[in-house]
This record gives sequence, structure tokens and C-alpha cells, in this order.
Amino acid sequence: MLTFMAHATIFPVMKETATLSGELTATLRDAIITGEILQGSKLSETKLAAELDVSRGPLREAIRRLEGMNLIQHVPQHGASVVTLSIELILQIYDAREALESKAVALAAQNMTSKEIDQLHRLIDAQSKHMRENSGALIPAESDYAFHETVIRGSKNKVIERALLLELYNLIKMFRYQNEFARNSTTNSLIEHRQIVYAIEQRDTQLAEVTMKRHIVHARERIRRRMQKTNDTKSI
Amino acid sequence: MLTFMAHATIFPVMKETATLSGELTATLRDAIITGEILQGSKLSETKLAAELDVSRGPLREAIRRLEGMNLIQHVPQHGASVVTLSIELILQIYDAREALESKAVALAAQNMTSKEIDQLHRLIDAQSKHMRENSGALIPAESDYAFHETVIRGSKNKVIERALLLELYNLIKMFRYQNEFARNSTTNSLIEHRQIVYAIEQRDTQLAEVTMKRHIVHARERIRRRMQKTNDTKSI
DNA sequence: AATTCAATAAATGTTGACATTTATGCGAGA
DNA sequence: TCTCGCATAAATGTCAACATTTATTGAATT
Repeated sequence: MLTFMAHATIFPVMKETATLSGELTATLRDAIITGEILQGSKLSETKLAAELDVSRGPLREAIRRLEGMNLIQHVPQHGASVVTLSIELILQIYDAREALESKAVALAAQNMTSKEIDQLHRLIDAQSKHMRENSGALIPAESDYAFHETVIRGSKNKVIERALLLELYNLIKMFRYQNEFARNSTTNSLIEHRQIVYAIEQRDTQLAEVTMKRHIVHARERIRRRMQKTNDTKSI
Repeated sequence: MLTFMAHATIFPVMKETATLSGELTATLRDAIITGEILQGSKLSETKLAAELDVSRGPLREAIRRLEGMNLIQHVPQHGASVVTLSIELILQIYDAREALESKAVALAAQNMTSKEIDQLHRLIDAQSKHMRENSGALIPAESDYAFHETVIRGSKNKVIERALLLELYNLIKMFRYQNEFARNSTTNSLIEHRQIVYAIEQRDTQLAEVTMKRHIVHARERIRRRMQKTNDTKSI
């Protein structure tokens, strides 16, 4: 028996709540991200519809949309199942993210308004304060997302924005939410965030790009090392 | 009255033909790409279902999928309409493509098998032969797509592959199909293709990346200049 | 003449039933 | 005991009717 909705407020959502199928999309998305619906598990339309007390029509539409978000895979005449976050897939996601987000920050360095840059400062200051007050505490994932999302939107490129926020970040959130070691940012992250904001402020597209690229490569490397270790342990 | 299906064989399709909604997805996609359904036009579920002689259920699913391919925009309680390829959007698409495909070719330089590289040679040789025999003729778009698709698949990165082939290239095909000046490649394209293959062959990831980036930037610049000119003429 | 409001028409959203395909399980036969 | 195949069950795919929201039209009022 699934409860859902429990985490509905955790992820600042789209406004697609006007319609039932939109509501279902958000509900299922959060259930998948949090792991309430397990990776790789099959989504039976009949059962899900019964549990959620809706008809299969809107449910199928929600599934189609989640398919477009890379959260669900669908085989005709067979059914839909939740994506499995293999180490290979995660690393591929981070490679795609590296390419897109380093371009995004280069564009952001060109296109962000000073107001938006102020917002970046506020976010960083909050992160800084958080670390000072809880000595040695790491940056919570939510704060990290807020920073990256602001940069991405600052690119003013709707295509990159969509690819990152709608199709990659859900997967990244899913991974981090379900892997404790990845749930918070490292101590270095704040420093790297500062460097990124500095580059944007200077309107230095190349510096911004390189800095962001390094920031993401570092994150990818941490994951790779950690997952490698996990795999080693498992295979003993 | 729409005929559809007429161009069904033009675009080498997915196998999603097993189901009616999959068939509809392919049909509508091609109709949108070719311009048979005009940019910005509203897709009335009722009318379309009547014209295609199907019920609205599978049609709605097809529309949701095309939404995921960036070909259709959907407003709840209002309806779906075909995307409009403004000059701004096209340039944004090419910025995203530049980021993703330059990363793809870097990965391809690492991961492509010698068999796959042979395939690249065959494609280039065909292009070369085509230009020699029809003196001064340009590379047809289909041949150009085949080259880029082979490189992208050579990256072995499913995430980048999906983003490019499923979410960006349909839009690019749509743009090129509906703009005569962009329908074929330039004379330089073949040279640049050769450079890309050379870099892949040498397993030189950096050279591959830089070369591909320049190749795409050139294409973007051609479009920018041409569309700028068009806009100028219009505004006189 | 322009605007507003109400009534009507039409579109999207949702539902439950039906059709077809796929999966399950049991019994027969080797 | 294992395998094959048929019968049954269950799931996905499709359809048509219903509900609700949005768009349109025209008359009334300012």
C-alpha cells in the first residue's frame, strides 16, 4: 500500500496541478525520486489506478510524461517500469550535465541581470551562514539545487533549461535522495560556487564555463570513486 | 484535409509502430517536421481524431509524447499547438547542440569501435563521391544526419544520445526541411567531417571536441546571418 | 458603437467498458 | 522430472460516452 503525497512539499513543483493527470505526474515523480516506488519496479496500470483511486486514462498520460522525463521506461504491449540508476547511467547523466551546464553558465555570464546575480549572492551567503553556524555542516541538497537552478535559468536558454531541469535534475535528485553519501554537498562546493558567481559577475564566459565544468567533474569523480568502492565491497 | 503518411518513409523511424498511439506519434511527427501541419497551429483533438479516424485516447498519448520531443506545446485546459521555430529558438537549439554534440564526439573518440569508424569513412566517401559526380552539389541533409547520428551513437552515452536524437534533431530536421537555404550542407561541411573522423581515429578527444564545436558553430553562424538578413528585408 | 453578460456551442478532461495481447498455471506427453 | 501446449487469467491498448471547463455568439445595456 502506497501513501504518496507524503513528500509532496519537499520538491518545489511545477504548477501542473490544474488537472488530474498533472497531479498524478507530480505525485508519481516524487514517489519515484524518494524511492517510495523502487527503482526497476514495474508500474501496473491496473493496480496503481486502484491504489490511487483514479481511472487509467490520466494515469497513462502521467506515465507518458514521466517517460519524457527519463524517470520511466516503457515497452509497448508490456508496460512501464521505473528507471534503474546503475553506476553507468549516473556517470552518463553527469557527462551530459557537464556539457549542458557549463554551456548554461557561459550563457548566464552573458545574460544574467544584476538582480539575478544578487540572488546568487544571497544563496551563497545563506550557505556560508549555514556552514558557520552548524560548524562543519555540509550544504543541504535543496540549497545546492537552488543555486544551480538559478544559474541555469540565468542562461535564458529554454532548450538547455528544459533539458537540465526537466530531464536530468530529476534523475540527479533521485540519485542523491536515495544515496546518503551524495545527499549533501562537500566543503569544497561553497568555494566553487563562489568562483562561479565571481566569473558570472565579471561577465567572463570562459572562466565561468571552466569553473562550472570543474565543479561538475569533481562531483562526478566523487560519485565514481564512491560507487567503485561500493562495488568492490559487494564483490568480495 | 490532411493526407499525412505521404512522407512516412522519408524519416528513418523508430519501431514504435506496434501500437496505434506509436503509429500516430510517428505520423504526426513527420507531418510536423515537413510542415504539413503548420508551425504554431493548434491541434484540435476532436478534429484530428476525426480526420485520422481514430479515437482520442491514442491521439492524446501521441501528443504527450511529441510534447516530450519538444515538437508540441501543451497548455492544460486549453490544448496543444505545434512549436514555432523562431530565430531565437533555433539559435538556442544550436547552442544546446553545440554543448551536447561536442561532448558526444569526445566520448566517441574514446568509445567508438573500429567497425563504427569504418562506417564513418563509408559515409564520408559517399558524400565525397556525390560531390564529385554532381559537380559542386551540396551534401543532402539525409547524408549529413547519418554522419552525425553515427558519431552520436558512437559516444555510447544513452542520455546524450536521447537528448540529441530524440529532443533536438527533430527540431533541427523540421527547421532545415522548411527552410530551403538550410536544406543541404555547405562545401566546407565535408572537410569538417573529415577532420572530425580524423580526430576520432586518432582517439584525440580534445581535437574531436574542438572540431565538432567549430563545425556546429559555423552552422549556427550561417543560420544567424541568413535569418538576420531575412528579418532585415522583412522589416524594410 | 462599444461593452458586458448570459446562453449556447465546442473543446479538453475523465471515466468505465470492451478488445487484444501477453503472462500464468495446469495437465498431458515424452 | 522436464517440456510443451492449451486454457485461463490478467495486463495493456482502444473506444465511446459523460463531465467539466473554455470559447463563442448574440442580445441587452450604457
